[in-house]
Amino acid sequence: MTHENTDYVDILRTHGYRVTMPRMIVLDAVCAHEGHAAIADIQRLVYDMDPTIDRSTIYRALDVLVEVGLVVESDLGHPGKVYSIAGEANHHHLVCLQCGKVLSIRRDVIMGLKAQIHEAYGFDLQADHLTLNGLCRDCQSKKPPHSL
Amino acid sequence: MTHENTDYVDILRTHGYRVTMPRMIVLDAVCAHEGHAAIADIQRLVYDMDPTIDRSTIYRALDVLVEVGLVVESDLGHPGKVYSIAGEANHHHLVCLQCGKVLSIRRDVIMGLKAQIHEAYGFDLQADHLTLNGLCRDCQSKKPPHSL
DNA sequence: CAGCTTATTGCAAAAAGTCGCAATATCAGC
DNA sequence: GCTGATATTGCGACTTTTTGCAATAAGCTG
Repeated sequence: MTHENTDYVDILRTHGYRVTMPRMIVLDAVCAHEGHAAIADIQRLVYDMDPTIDRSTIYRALDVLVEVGLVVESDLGHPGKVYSIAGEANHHHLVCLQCGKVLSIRRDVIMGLKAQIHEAYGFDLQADHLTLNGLCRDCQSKKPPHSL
Repeated sequence: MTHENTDYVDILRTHGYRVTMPRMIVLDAVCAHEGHAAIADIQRLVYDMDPTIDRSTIYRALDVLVEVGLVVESDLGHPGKVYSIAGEANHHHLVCLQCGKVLSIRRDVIMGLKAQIHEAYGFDLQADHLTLNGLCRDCQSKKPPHSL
């Protein structure tokens, strides 16, 4: 996935951040990885492009990229977080608490909720990339329904 | 001590877990702490009750308590997760990404979403305690480019 | 495009979280 | 109540993530 069409330079600047080599390389790494990239994936890709970039710099770059909305961070349950490009992140995740399976659902599924919350609380839900937990179809049938 | 709620013994057993001292003490610690308890809070409270309980045991106990639904885990943005008692968690959280404010919303707000997801994907959404991010009313109007 | 201001980096060290394993404690069955 | 099977603990070692700080580089100004 490329991000050539995105004005990530402007996005960083308007948020008051500087455009630096490490940040662009980290962004490239997230782009280069299909689907969800774990930290280990990103670190490896970044290292291939520039071995001098430090681990801590990668963490900090990811934080910045997430904050400005270029990258999306998800906690899928298992240790460590995963990252994906915000552009292709117009979907949300259903993570099964039992088997760990990850389903992707269409973005508009939560649009009703977003509107509802905004009306009732004046809160503008960030609807980019949510992670919702529960039980997938298979695990529901395996484990008899115990009140959750 | 929350002897008022004797359900936790049954709940643990029904899920195939044993009822142990460390787990009860960790549960007590989460109970004892008003609102959201950070790991550091829990560790301190647990230590006060029993200094021999290990760090790793606390982490593992929290995992179990979260899995059986007695305790609720939230990622509020800043490093580390926070925990709260599920009993008081007939609500969900809206966390402002800008100012960190935490709003509680009523549980039934997401019931429509739950039904919708179940119909479309057969996924049983765990609707106990969601943490949703976004911008609160104040920060929407302010929207300063860069700060925390 | 040189100089200035300040955000950002790399490093090193600390803190937070995870994991394997022997010892221990829970609980079912007697 | 004992006893045995086994889930759980505490420990230590390990990996992952965060943080403070001096050196560096980005981006403004003229």
